[in-house]
Amino acid sequence: MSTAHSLARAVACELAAALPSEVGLGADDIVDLLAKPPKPELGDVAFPCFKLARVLRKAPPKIAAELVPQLQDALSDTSLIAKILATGPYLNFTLDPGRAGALLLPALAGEGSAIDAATQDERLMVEFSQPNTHKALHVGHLRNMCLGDSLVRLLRSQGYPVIAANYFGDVGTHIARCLWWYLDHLSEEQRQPPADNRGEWLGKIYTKAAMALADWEEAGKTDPAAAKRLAEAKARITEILQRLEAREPEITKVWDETKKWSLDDFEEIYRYCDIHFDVRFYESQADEPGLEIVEEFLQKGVFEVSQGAVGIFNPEVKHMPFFMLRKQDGTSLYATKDLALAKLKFDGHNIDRSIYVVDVRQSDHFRHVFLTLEKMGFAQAKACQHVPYEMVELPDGPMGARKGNVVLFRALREQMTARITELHLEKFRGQWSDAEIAQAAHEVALGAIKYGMLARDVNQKIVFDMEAWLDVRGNTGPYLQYVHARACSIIRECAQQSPVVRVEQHTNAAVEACKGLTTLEERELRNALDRFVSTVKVAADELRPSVLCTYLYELSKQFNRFYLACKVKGSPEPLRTGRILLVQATISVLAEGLGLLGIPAPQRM
RNA sequence: GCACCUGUAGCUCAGCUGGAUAGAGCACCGGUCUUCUAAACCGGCGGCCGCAGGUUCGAAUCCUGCCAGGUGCGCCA
Repeated sequence: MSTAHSLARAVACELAAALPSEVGLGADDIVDLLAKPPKPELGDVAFPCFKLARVLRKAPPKIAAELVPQLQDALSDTSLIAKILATGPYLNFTLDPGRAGALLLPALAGEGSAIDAATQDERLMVEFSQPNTHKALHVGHLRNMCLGDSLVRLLRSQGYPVIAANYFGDVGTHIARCLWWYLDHLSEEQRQPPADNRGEWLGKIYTKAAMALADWEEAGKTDPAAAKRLAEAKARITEILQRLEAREPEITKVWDETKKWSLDDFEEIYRYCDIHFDVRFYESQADEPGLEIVEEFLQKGVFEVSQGAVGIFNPEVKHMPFFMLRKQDGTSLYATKDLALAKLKFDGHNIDRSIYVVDVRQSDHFRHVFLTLEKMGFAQAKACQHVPYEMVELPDGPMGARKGNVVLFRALREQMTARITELHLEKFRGQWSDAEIAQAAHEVALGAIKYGMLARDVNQKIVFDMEAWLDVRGNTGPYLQYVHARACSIIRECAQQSPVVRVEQHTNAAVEACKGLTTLEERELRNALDRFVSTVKVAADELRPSVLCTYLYELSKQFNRFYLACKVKGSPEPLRTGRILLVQATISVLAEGLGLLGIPAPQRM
């Protein structure tokens, strides 16, 4: 935290110098202790005296009361702290609006990032999305995409070199099932894909296959004919799978073609969502290398044979110590490929830390993977991290093809865009071009979807209720975007009235401009802005974008209060310039904060 | 059975490295647009923070036990 514009840090530095030496607290300790007073009337920054009680051997309220005159004497004339008030066990500081504003606001309002993190040496890879080809993307996949993408952005903001990686599931029984239905149950004509969204179209074929199998499974319990049909289907699927694994030319051609439909569709969706990958891995690449690894470490005695299968015994996972890596029939598993993938990451991309964004149900799996990699001798294994997140469900329970309640991504996108356009953008028709309206609808829809996916903490389930998601009032992405658009509008309007001058940090002009920012709304907005940089750091360190969501929502709420209470346009100078600084700082922080969530910040909406 | 997660307002959730009267959104009731975007703002209603113990000057927050729900647990991915 080397932020040259943090009010909290500046206050902490002053306190570290001014507090009696026996207290023994440095600026770093004090920054962590500083809090927000429950009511802004009390002050801008609070310092709790509980920690001093032990050293000074007095009751905290007494310490607070006694420190007031001491601090007042010790602080310089140019101190940021204008007023000190002891309230019970707390010292509450009110900052000098001119000096505080001049320190913080021009630095945020200016061009470039508000975060000045040093470049980190540790090279990271974040693996996320991992969709299966031949299946359609639904709202469940969306959570993973949004989370992974935001983590990439957050970690990069902290100076880490980050490789964003995807890992496509292009082999396995689900492919065989899809191709079974595609080849055996569709006519030549029915096998012709549509012009667009071919991946989704293919996914629906997979769903048909999965549902048919489930139905026959159910019916087969009582109906011998259905049981026979099921057995035949299973045999056929196994045959397809074996031919796929043997890379027989005829079936491989179908596989390549259909796979491309899925991949093209995924890429279109990633573009729409502004999600980017530096590296793309495929399960089909990890298949054989995985089996080679198994053989190698079986020879080395790290892996062992158990009931005909090969695996490793990890007693650290008490309830299920055996981790299978090769089936009895000699074929590979998900786990087998994960070992090969890890080797590919470590050796091929020279990374120090590998982050896996995968749902919480895989927690045991990844414990095993990391333990196994460690025993195989990979130094990076200790720095592997699984980011488990809870599932997305629907009001009637978990999504499932059998239940037929899957909400596909494209349906959500279309409904969201239509609703936003109809409710909020039609009023601009004629005034804006159709393309501009479509662009705004796209950006706001993305805001609603991504914020909805990120605002909840990772260990909470998300219950996806379409109607609730289409409501873009209150604590939603569009609320934050709206604040950004309104703030931009203020600047446009002000610039039309008279030039908006640029004010530099720490200058007399800045102090003069900020002197008048004394109302509750102005002070609270400024204080909220001051928390941005430290909040981003917490969100990145804890791999929790939801922390940033909560912050940005509070900031936005604060801005709306300011917006109503304090007119910018038409205010007398230098107050106008001061308020413009507040507005510009809010624009910068919101744009950067939303950017870290992968959400666009429209200039108008 | 074992492991992990969750339980806070009618609903959906913040807050959890202990600290000032427990906060939002939605829903419901009532106010605010001739001046910078009402996708907004303000007020009201609404809480044994799952239950019971313990630690502490102080517990929604830490510890223990219990209850309820979810998820995972060898040849699927």
